[in-house]
Amino acid sequence: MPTAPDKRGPAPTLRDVAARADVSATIASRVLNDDPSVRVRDDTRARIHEVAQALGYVPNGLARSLRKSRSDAIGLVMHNLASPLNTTVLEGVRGRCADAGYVTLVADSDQLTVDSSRLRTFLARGRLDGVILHVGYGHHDRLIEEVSRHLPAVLVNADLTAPVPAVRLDDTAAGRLATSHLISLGHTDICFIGGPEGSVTSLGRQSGYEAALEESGRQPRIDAIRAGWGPEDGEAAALELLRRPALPTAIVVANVVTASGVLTVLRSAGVRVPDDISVVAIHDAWFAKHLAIPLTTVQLPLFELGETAAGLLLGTLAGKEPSDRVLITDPPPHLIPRESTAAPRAGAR
Amino acid sequence: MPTAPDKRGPAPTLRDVAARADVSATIASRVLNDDPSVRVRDDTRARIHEVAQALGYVPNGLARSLRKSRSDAIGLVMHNLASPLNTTVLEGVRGRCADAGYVTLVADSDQLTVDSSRLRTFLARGRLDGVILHVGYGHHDRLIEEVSRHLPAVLVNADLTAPVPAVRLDDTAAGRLATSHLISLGHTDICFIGGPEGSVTSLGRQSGYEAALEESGRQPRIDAIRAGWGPEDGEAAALELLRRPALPTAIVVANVVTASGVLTVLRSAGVRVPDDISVVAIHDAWFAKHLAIPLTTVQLPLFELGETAAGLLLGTLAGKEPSDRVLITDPPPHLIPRESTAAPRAGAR
DNA sequence: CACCAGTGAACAATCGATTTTCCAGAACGT
DNA sequence: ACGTTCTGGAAAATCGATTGTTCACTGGTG
Repeated sequence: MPTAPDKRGPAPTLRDVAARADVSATIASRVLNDDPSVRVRDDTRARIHEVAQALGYVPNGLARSLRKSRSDAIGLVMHNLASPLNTTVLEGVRGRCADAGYVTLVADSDQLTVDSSRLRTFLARGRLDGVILHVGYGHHDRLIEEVSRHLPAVLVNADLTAPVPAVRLDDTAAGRLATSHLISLGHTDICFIGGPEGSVTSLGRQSGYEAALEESGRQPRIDAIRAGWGPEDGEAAALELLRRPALPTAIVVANVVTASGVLTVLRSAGVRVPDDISVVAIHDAWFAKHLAIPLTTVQLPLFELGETAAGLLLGTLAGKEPSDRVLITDPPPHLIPRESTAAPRAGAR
Repeated sequence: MPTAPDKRGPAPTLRDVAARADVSATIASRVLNDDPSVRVRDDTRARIHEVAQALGYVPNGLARSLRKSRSDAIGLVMHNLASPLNTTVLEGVRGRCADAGYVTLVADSDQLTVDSSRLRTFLARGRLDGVILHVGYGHHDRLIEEVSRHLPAVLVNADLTAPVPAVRLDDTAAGRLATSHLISLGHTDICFIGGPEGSVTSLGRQSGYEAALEESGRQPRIDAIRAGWGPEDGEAAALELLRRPALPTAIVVANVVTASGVLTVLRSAGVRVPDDISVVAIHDAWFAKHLAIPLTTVQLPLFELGETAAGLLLGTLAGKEPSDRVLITDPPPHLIPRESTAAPRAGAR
């Protein structure tokens, strides 16, 4: 193992390597980058590699990027990193980018929205080749516009009014699958607990819910509550439900995190799941089986969502003409039955 | 609102601004950076700002960083981003860095370990001013060494043998608090379910557990099981416990995620918590109250852990001499009582 | 002997901003 | 009239790597 160069003191540059190997920087650069268009003697080539190794030479990414005007870095603007659902998307993005030799810079959409100087720092030209925006619902139009004005961008699960390529999950199919699972168990009185107002993903899931009900044909009642994406939103929605004179026999919750809150409130109210009421949620996550009751879920390909978004962006950077919208249908939504769903009790109303 | 410059076509450079404002690049740079050491007429100054605004000038971060040889970016190498505990640390790091005008680059420790070319890309000189390493337990010595050879680094919750400044939580105090909570409820037969072998955080929590038992003086039995950090590790540990002829009356679990699995297995085995057995876990998280039973936890300042690590690194970058180790004692570990702990049943053995 | 091709490598421009050094003209004092 | 001090600003070097162009040899040919 070669002696480690001291951390203090300037790091060796290409010129240092060139000087020690007694060649020009040109040759050193070309040899170290395996430029096929250059002819060098084998011993020269070997000497250069040796010196680079001995000196512990690492090329300066800044200088290289500046010259080539590409940084091999993409930005990921994400809202609510605390949600495991979102980190799954992040992993997908990161995986694909890493495979392509790109590094990923993560920023928080709220911080960026609040403080425009941070947006500046983040966007500082040259640092990023492109951006993936996963900013949740609403109020981020200016951010999207600002970013996409400067850089190639791809939207994830966001509003489609923006003139920016977007990638989405098949929310409608997910909503439909969750609902038809309940219908096939015999439920007809099914409530939908959605996400926040204006969320396109929630609306998509709700339209799947409605479609499934309509297709079932048994005079179903459409019954949707608007909530939010957090566990406390689920708690609030469940409390609202409990204030009604009669409960539905089943609930579709648009999000597994929200559903956590729903289950906990039902438990403390003495409502038994699935005996008194069935619950199914959209999205799977590690904690679904550890909740108040192991929760039946519809798994959506979040990792692939991230991968696809990254792939789209990388394709654009490589010069391909991007499709405007991509709907991820493979793999399709997948039902994971656990203990929170069952047939309605005979005689339940 | 000024017309947006087209995304296509080269972005304006400082020279473009200077030319349009009829000054030299020197002056343009100084004016736009508010350099106090330069004297310019007010109208010149105004003109430069106007032109920059009109052109939508954004300085090139690469060029600037290259010249100043600092990138205002720090790297965060993190293992298991899927854990909400770790994303909390991440948020702390990011918050502190953003306040100081730094952006954060996130990488996955496993990927970096597996593929050294990715390590190269990540470290590419100049791109990063420093690195925070939150790599979990074991097997990352080479990574730590490699990184810290090139850049100022700070370790989070990691092994202390490395000659690198490190920040840790007060694991001992947390283990002690969890255990003495159980002792004060009247438990004497308390089992400890730890993390993976070689994890310093787990060892710290265990030593707190042992200390509390010893201090209680009532001839306690020390009884530790080694598990891991995942929910499935908790499941395995609980199954092991169930194979015993007799259960302890209480369990301290070193991690709330692991505890999720423990609770779920106990539930499906028909063991009632807290009637038959009490469970307390270290670390709080949003899902703790939504588990099979709302879980009593010991909250540790994870966000502050991230902030402190970032602060230490930023201090080093600012030229301060770093302390070797920092133990975070403020805020101290905090018990959050929920429903999973109670006094042992009279007559329980 | 002059010419040409091929080999192996160096020169110099460039990416875009920062920064050290330097300078022309105006104002001022004696 | 002459040196001095401000004012306002420009020239050029620099950060480190990449890359299109050019150049000095050597050996073989006509």
